[in-house]
Amino acid sequence: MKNKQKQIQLRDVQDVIDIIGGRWRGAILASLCDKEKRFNELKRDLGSVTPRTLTKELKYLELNKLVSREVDASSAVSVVYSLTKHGKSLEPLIGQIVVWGQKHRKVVLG
Amino acid sequence: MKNKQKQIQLRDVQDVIDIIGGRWRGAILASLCDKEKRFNELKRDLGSVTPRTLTKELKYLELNKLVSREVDASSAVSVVYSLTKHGKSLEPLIGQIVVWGQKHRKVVLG
DNA sequence: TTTTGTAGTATCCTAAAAGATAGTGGTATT
DNA sequence: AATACCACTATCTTTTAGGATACTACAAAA
Repeated sequence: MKNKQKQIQLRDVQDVIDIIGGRWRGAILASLCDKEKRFNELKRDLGSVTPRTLTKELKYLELNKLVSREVDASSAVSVVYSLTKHGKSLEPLIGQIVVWGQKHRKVVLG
Repeated sequence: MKNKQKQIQLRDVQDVIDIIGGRWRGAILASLCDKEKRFNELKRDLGSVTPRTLTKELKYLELNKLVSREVDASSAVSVVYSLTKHGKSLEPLIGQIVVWGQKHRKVVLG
């Protein structure tokens, strides 16, 4: 049965990469590791992301319970995004990604 | 300067996800963590990948020095793919991805 | 009261990723 | 000699991600 076990692991890898993969999701999560942020704050952090994409990605991450969206009704139109407990469980993984990335630079295609 | 440091980290995350991201690259690397494999062996491992895609992804990983391709000229048309030293440095990261993936299942969209 | 900021939507469009399918040139098997 | 396996390549098509741009509704600041 250890061959079956391997198949399961491959699916795990694919699933996780589905979640944190894509142009922005990893960076969004990494940015929120730092602290909770508001929509435009994230937007500035990420640099070139469009609002359309950011909205979409945040919704995806919300759906996957990695990010929570809270409206602060008290004082203004203010929305705060933060990592859920589930999202925070990704922190060490993202930390390791950063460490690896700092050691091994990407090769760009000619 | 710690804000600049944050930007760099975000770029690292994006770069690493570029490398291991995509539908197949993570799984290919995970499969090769196990042991070196041949083309069709990988193909069977990954299940539904097409040869066109597998070829492309392997070439990308080769270009990034994560995977090496060796032709065994001695006995037959036999090609062996394996992790380079650089590729092996990803093993702990992939291991952590597997662990996280086994704990936290992906939510699929309706 | 005009301007600025916040938190998005809506529409359109393009480029890249990847599936489907067929074919190729060699080797090994029976 | 025929069949099957290996390691691909070629072509076509679909799907998806994500950029560009413009717009909205609301609130606070100047």
